[in-house]
Amino acid sequence: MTSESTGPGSVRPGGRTARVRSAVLRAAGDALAEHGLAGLDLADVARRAEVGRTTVYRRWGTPASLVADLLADMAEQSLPRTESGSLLGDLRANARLVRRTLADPRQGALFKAVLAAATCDPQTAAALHRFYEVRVAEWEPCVRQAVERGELPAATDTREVIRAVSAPLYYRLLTTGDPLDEAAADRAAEAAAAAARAGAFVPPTA
Amino acid sequence: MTSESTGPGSVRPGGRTARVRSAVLRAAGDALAEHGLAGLDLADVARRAEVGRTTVYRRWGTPASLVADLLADMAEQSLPRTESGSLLGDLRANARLVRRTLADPRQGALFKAVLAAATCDPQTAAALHRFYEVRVAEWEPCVRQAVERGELPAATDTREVIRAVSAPLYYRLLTTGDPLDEAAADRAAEAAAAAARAGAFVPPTA
DNA sequence: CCATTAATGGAACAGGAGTCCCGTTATGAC
DNA sequence: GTCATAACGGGACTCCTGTTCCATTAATGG
Repeated sequence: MTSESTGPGSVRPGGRTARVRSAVLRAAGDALAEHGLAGLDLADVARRAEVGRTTVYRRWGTPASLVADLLADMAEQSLPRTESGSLLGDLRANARLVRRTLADPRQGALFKAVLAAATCDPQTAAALHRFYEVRVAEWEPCVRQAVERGELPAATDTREVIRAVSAPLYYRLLTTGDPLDEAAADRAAEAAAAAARAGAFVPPTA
Repeated sequence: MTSESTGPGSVRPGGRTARVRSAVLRAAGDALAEHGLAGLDLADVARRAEVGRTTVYRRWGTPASLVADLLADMAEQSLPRTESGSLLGDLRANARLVRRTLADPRQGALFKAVLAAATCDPQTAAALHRFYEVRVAEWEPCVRQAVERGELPAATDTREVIRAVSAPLYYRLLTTGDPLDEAAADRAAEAAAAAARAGAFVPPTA
């Protein structure tokens, strides 16, 4: 154990290896969206990806590890952020983007499955946390601008405002059967903006 | 198929059968809290409950079905609701109760596992929805009273206000590694109250 | 282009999850 | 108390998940 053991795919990451990873991640996403986490069978993923079972077991080993890699891949694909000039406009754009994603049959199911996977394994949870840190950091500037414009209290926890927009949408996705319509997204944005203006996201003086 | 097939436990639900169900549900809760959904092995549950494997497979069949039954059981155990006289006070009490539950190592892990299970199976999801319907209905009156007192707009969607309190806590539980402290609970209550006062939960005139 | 060897994929193997069969236990009706 | 049978529990069996071994393929360095 003089040198850390480098897993398969790290020494020759080009060509075939990259192709295999791509195919497997795509297949894993499909499988998760279709059958959920419980139905995530590595043998099935290998079949879908037209890759040897052995390869999948060797490189990822467990469903949790595969999902963690999938999350790392998802974190890299960032969506463009629009700017509307007003806090409510920006938050609404964010809320609608999140809603569209969660309401989409494939993406919504995928996110549910990924959240489920994160509850089962610490490493997957860490990957999920990174994913949302990236997403929140992308949108946080629009709240910061609102603070600079004087729309919000100076000490506002800007990241928490962004999270407050997503929270009701995710909560609805998981705990009710109600559809995620655009009205829900707009309500989430309005509620977050109103709460922020009222100073609900100003930490109690440290 | 003249009469609907009644599953085991429905004809003689007393004595031993009830004891078995109780022991199995307790064991399932323990297993879920310890290993999460992925580690929920019916054979292991049977061992913990000191019950025959066959019995567990026959009566519940799948992990999802077992979790659904566990949820039905959890929905029956209701927690007492306190009344403080003000909207913010009531919402804060609710937020702190939810926080305590989710921050508790066993209960928190159990809720995460149950949410994960609901993403895998429609029946489990339905049981989860019922569970939260019951919980929301229990607390909704305190918002209704605030409306009657004139603290909130008349057309406020009272149930949505209660959900707005829980949402950020669940969102944090799942998507960040941050601890669920009391400050987070109070902030959730304040944000929901502020948003409600601002009319964010008044449906756009139908 | 050639050589080295990382990475893949098929096949055989092992272990465990889930099912079936049937004898045993104890519930509920009388 | 007694009876009929619902429900339980042990053990054998099957199938499938995950592992190991080794031959084949193709990425990288020269």
